[in-house]
Amino acid sequence: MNNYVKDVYEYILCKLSNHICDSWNRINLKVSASEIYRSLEEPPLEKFGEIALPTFKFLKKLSVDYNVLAESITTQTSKRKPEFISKVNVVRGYINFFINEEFAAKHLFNTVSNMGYDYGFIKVDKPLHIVVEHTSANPVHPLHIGHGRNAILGDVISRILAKRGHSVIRRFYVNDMGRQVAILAYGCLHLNNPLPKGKPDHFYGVIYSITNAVIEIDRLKREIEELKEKGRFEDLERTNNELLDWLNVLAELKGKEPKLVLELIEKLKGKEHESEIQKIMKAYEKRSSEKIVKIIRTICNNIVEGFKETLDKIGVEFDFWDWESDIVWSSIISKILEEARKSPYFTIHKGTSALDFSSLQKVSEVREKLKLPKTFEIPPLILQRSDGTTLYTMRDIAYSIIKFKNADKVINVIMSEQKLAQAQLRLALLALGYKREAYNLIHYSYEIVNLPGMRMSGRKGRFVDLDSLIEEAVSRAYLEVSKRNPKMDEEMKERIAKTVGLGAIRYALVSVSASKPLTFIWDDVLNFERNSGPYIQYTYARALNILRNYGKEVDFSLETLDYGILKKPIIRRLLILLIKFPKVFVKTAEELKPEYLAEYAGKLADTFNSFYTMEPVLKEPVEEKKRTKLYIVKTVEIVLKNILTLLGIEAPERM
RNA sequence: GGGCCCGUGGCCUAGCCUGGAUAGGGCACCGGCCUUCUAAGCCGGGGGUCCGGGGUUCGAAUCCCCGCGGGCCCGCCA
Repeated sequence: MNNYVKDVYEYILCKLSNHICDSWNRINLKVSASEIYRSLEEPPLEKFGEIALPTFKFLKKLSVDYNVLAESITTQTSKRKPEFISKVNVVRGYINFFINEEFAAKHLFNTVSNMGYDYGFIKVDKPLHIVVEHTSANPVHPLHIGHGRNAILGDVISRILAKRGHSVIRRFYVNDMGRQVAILAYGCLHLNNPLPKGKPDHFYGVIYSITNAVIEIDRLKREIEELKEKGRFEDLERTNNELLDWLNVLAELKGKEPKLVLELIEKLKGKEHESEIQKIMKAYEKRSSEKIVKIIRTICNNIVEGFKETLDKIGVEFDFWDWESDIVWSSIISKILEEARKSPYFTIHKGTSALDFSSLQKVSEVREKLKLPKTFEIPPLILQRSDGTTLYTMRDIAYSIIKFKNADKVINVIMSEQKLAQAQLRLALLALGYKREAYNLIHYSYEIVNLPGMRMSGRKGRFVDLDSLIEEAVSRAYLEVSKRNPKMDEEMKERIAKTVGLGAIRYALVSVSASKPLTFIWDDVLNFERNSGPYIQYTYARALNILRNYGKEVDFSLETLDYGILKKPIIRRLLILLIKFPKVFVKTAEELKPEYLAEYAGKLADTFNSFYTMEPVLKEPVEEKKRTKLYIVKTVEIVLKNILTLLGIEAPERM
């Protein structure tokens, strides 16, 4: 067979819809095949078969008795014997269908034999150029698990979209113009711009945290004085608590870096932090001080190198590293400001230029297309400070336009608390006449990662950094590997430990819906048992092991197979799962929900592991049965490998 | 004050958009299975007001309304 169907399950659903449609038409019931197709669902229990048609909505619509509907199908099915259905049963308002195993298996094996490791990767008809911007952490401290969630999500959706046939570009936005970078530079300047020791993001991260804490403490102390003077005691308690929290932060830092903390406290004493920081920011933006430009660029470059090292460890790569400063220093900002002034939505808000969305956001088409909150009033967007320097959103508008240069669609992977800002960005683009950009900018939002009982905070230096997480994951995996394979050589052990540790992290971060807040618990993230990355990897290694021991290539020739054993429940279950993989992939890619893949992989692994204990493959005495089983095993191996590839998890040769 | 997200056995989670049959899993707990392709596994067991209350429906974890609890956002911060 040279012809093959890429999606066997889909093929069966279509054929079945037509069959039902035809059966009903014969007794003059007019329902379209597509309406039937849409009603088909999966029964909750195995004894109900694989495909179910609830008849409830048709009873009313056709004003016909349930028995008439059911009987027409059972009669037609037994008369015409469609090859893809083996059984129909009618239960409590449902018409249930059992897929013919032989039909499914023949098509599946033929498809897999043709597609190999492309099985399941159904391509879109019209591939797009898609930009995925993700991670984009401020270059002031090491990446933590929050960034890890962002990076893994961004990376995985990029991989999925690419396999779906799109061309994907991954970009990292280096936010070097923000206040946080200025604070770090401020600290470094007072330490006489030290050379980084160790990993640069960690080195600078400490300086940043201390400097920031000192500044916050001084600010809060001043605020408390003012509140006391004004007699606003109701605000005093809150501010006091905030101060205490920052004092704790500083104490925590002092525990780790006593010398540095004391030095910075000493050097920053009595300084006007705020105006100094403003000066740094302005100097950097206007490039008025060569020294500042050089220092900030050097610091950020070093930190970005640190990011790259970390991201490289978890297999995350970027095509472009876009520096915010490059955008500001280019002519694009002034061009956009000019466009803004010509825009009908331009306004002067509190003495500076802004965009006013009050009329625009009332257009319901705009609300819908930009996915704005239904009734929320979006405030005017201020474009620049009164001193003429740019604001973040202004730079973000420019960056968005740049990202759209050769792209049909841009996906920003950004945490959910930026939802309003992202909605504002889309509105701004529309207001400036960038309609295509506004309508095709997608905010892929995810919830934050918390520590148990504590909010993770980069600014407060309270976080589990990715490097430690990776190290811990790999060392835990190493213990497991050596326990199980005491005789294995050291190099192999370490390689497997790395594969397993990283697999655990990736799977843990991607298997929970992005919309759910994630509480970071070491033992959960580094779980190596069921429902984990290592579990999927282990299952893969087991399947591969059978194929390795078999010693020959599985050729998928459809002669000399035993289709009878496909009736065994465990094998049947595997077969049905395997034909569903293309559908799962398409759904995952269309909805950008990698957790679907994780869930499917878990189910497939469970089923395969049961099969593994119940149905020995290589010891199967009957050659035809053995071949059939081997085809199933080979297909499982391919599907698991394909899923691991999509999730960016390495598929280990052995474990 | 307004907006967004989340709430499912002790803990974590799927299902919710697109209503359908006995709410799937995992961790932890209890009991079995390694002379047979890797026990990171398999088989079995106990444990549930799907946050609460109304409504729509033949039918609600799912849709609508009103609450409750948790998180986040509403800056000339980023």
